[in-house]
Amino acid sequence: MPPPPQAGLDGEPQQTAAAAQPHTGTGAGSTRERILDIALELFVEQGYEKTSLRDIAEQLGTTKAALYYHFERKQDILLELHLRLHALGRDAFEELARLEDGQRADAWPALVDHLIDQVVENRELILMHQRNSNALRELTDTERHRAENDDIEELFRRVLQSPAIPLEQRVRMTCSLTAIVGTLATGDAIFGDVPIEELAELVRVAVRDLLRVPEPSRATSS
Amino acid sequence: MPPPPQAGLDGEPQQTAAAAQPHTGTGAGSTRERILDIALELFVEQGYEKTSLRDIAEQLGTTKAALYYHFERKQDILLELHLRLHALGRDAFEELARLEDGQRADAWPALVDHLIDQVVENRELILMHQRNSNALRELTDTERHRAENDDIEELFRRVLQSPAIPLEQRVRMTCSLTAIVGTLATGDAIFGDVPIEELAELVRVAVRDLLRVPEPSRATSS
DNA sequence: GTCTATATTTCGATAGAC
DNA sequence: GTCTATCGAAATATAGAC
Repeated sequence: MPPPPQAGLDGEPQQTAAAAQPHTGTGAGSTRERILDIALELFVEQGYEKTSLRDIAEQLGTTKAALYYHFERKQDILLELHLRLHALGRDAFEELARLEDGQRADAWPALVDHLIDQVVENRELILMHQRNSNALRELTDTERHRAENDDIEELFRRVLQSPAIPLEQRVRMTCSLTAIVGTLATGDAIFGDVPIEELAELVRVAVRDLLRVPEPSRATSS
Repeated sequence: MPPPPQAGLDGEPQQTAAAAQPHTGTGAGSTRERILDIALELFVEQGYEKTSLRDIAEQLGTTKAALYYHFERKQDILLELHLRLHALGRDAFEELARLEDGQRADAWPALVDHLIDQVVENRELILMHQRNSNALRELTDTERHRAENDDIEELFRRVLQSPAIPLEQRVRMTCSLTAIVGTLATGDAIFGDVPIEELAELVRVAVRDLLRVPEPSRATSS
């Protein structure tokens, strides 16, 4: 039974396409990148599920259907943002591998320093990650291809589970990571008036105590 | 134009109601409480948005419509779970108020001890909170009535913003909170084989270093 | 208190013109 | 590459019998 071919309304109002701005063809600020930037912002503000493709298209100044030229599915947008996060951790990858291999826990502080910088520079991406952990999880369920030995979280987990490192130290490492991410990424609500660099430095010093890193003028009494 | 009153299918298959178990009438294990317990579990596993009322009803052994006798809207289930979390923090409320009032940062370690216990005892509730922060946020937007001066998070924020406490100390406090919640609530994936009490004790000791709490056998060299 | 059946809405995704 | 128009599949919520 075909539905009434009545034109005009669908319950889903199509935009009048009034705010279409011109844009460069293909480059760093390509439409694809703009979609990702807008999606990142909306996913942080409203969450992945509550952000409809219509929301994204509206801010972009186009229509829902146009998005499907750039991304096959909505999930692919989220996947692409997830890959941005992975790209970030690539640098830390070698250090992590060294840790996993040589088991030298003294390399950890350097890694922490690096991590703090990256969290500061990519707060929005981190926020997106922790506010949409559920949506991201079912992403890796679908696309297990890339996200198995590839996932940064999985990599961290493997290091933090390494039996060669004493449990106490591993707990301190985990506390460091959660403190860094939690304080620097979500910190805006609390330390909004403090420059982020100052905040990062304070976290750096605090975490040093957490990891029991001996400072120059401090005796290492067991 | 009325739709065809065709019976049978709606695209939404109704359950055959085969697994209806008997239950006590009204008490601690009432239907309402069972709904909340099931919802808590599902919200942690799948997230709030991905958990349909049909999912909850299925596990309960009833139908979707039955849930509406106990809760007017889906959001009310989430709200009730949020209130459970608030009830937890009520105990810590007085200590927090003392901190806010007297500004004595030395009361903080005791509060941390209390917090660790509560996080351990209510991991699932904490997990639900941090995995559904988006859904919870739009909850407080709607029901601003209860959740203004009432919110635990807001209370913590106020303390952590208190200008009477040095910035460095406030950062260390924030790191402590995020480390405790992050490590103990999410820790299952990493420290699944370690007894939670042992883990809690290790976190307790580590956080003590983070807060620079002088231990008995340790000199306080600035 | 729980059921069946249906209303209502919104969303992701597609088809085909331009 | 973007548009209009529409499909089909969910989901929330309601109505009314039992």
